[in-house]
Amino acid sequence: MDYKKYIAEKLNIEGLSAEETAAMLEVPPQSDMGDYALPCFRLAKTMRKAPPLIAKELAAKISADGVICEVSVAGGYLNFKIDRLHRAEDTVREVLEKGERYGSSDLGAGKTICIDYSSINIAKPFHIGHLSTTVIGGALYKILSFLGYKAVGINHLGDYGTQFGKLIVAYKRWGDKETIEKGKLRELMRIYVKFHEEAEKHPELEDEARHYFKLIEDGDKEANELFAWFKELTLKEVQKIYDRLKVTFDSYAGESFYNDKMQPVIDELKEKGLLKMSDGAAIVNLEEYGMPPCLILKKDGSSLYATRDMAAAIYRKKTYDFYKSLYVVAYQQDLHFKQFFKVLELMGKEWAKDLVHVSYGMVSMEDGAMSTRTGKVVFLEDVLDKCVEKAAAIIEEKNEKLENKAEVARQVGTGAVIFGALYNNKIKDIVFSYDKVLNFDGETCPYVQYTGARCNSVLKKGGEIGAFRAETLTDEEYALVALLDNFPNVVKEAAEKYEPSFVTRFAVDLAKAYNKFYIADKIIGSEENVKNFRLALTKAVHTVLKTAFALLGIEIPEQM
RNA sequence: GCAUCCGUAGCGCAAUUGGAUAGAGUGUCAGCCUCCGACGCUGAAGGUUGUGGGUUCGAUCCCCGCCGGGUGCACCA
Repeated sequence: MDYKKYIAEKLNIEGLSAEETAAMLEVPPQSDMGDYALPCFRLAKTMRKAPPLIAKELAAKISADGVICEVSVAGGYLNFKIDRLHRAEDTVREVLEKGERYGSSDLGAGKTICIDYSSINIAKPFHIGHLSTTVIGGALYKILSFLGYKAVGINHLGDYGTQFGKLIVAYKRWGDKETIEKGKLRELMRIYVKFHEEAEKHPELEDEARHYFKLIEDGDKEANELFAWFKELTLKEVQKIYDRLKVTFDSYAGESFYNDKMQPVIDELKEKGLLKMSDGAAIVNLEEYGMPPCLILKKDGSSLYATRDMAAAIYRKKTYDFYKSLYVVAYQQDLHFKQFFKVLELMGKEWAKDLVHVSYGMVSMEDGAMSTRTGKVVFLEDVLDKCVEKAAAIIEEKNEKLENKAEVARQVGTGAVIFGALYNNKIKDIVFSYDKVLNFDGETCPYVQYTGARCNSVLKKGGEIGAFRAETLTDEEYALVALLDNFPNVVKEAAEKYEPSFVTRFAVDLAKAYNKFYIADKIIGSEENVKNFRLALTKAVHTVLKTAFALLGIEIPEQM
């Protein structure tokens, strides 16, 4: 139940709606102060009274009922204690009733949100640099869907550019069909790297590459067949990774898709007098807004990144009529997004305000940046495999009699990789190291999974959950109740801030609280009513842990 | 140089959009399995929130300066 709203309605503060009052309520830092608090300092200005006096007057308006059991004034704070038994029963019942839908809502009903994420390049390996965008986007997709939005997942493929000319040259010189079918993206990368090495010594290779790229554009049969083959090969390979990460897409419209959709944008820019010539290139001047100019056309008349992104934004608005359109792209491109958002605004697209760059930190390696050109990359596939291997080794050591060992190792190992990318605020940089992802100690994915398995074990041993009433509550039990009650808010905030880590942190907090409870309070073997309540609580925790992790794309094994 | 982001315990991080005594983890040290799963739990130690000002009843959070670091800034995406 929404206690904030309940309190707000009771308070009925003059000049404030119940929603506004509810938004002012917060949870005190120590639980003995109360369950909710209203800081009265902000009211002091409009009410022209000292905060403690306001608190005192408001307190007089509220009398204890079956829900609020105590109201107290502490300085400028008005503290509320909720009837814990009421909250416990109410919350646990609600979770059990709603099951895996607990925390969901229809908040976004009728609204579409486009999410551009992962956006891999054709013929290039899926490396750890793609991990963040893929799992952040994937989690946002699930979180927004959970809240009733219609999410549209878009994989804006990098399927256009001279690199494909390079690849054809490389293939003709050093590649062969059989080896590539076998070695897949790694083999394509090998010949791509070789191209760059050779081009150092023989610059004429670059011209040849440009020539082949032109052939692709001109519709040359052989060049396009090769290109289509590269594309097919890539998508097939990459799909395996997406399946492992539980990430899905609704559209794969990439760069090449917008080739014929840029000219109207350029025409419109001209028409609106926004396009200026500068050093032979066509630009939109953004000096007025404190930004360098946005490049629209090169000297040779060909289009650029920003042009394509504008065409894509316009296409998406037309096709999906989005409420918001998100771009899950690393912060290196902050300026680029600011620029083309601004240009669209200048074009009079009022919906430009609904475009959001969901910026996140970059992944680097301990010895510097990654580069496909030099072949200095860590394949995501290898990371996943190594983590699964490590998980298998730990299972062998700690629980060798476990059934489905391989399946559990897959769940634990894969989860650890996703968890690692979604644990911290997304803006934080990540320095990749195998030691860190393979470290399973402390507040980690296996900790939460272990807790889930522990719940499952208790439930199995405890048998059927009979009728219960919350008659007494330990601090540990109440801490769990408060967390469970707050889960819907956590999901909402994660969606508002586009921050999946809120959900990850919540799962860890809930697991921690359950383990404390488990050690402190006996479940099976307690008096019947207490046992039933604690089993119900366990079931609720298990359910919410699974839901939270499912929103991130992580599974919780039944046993581990 | 200009713009922008970041700086919190030895380390990597959190902090309810400006709120009450800044929190967990890891590492170190000391404990807990004849009792529902020890991949668990308890305790100790660890802080001038980079720094100097300002705004405010109140600042880790907002503003200004400085220091340190990341990223971006014209025909790549």
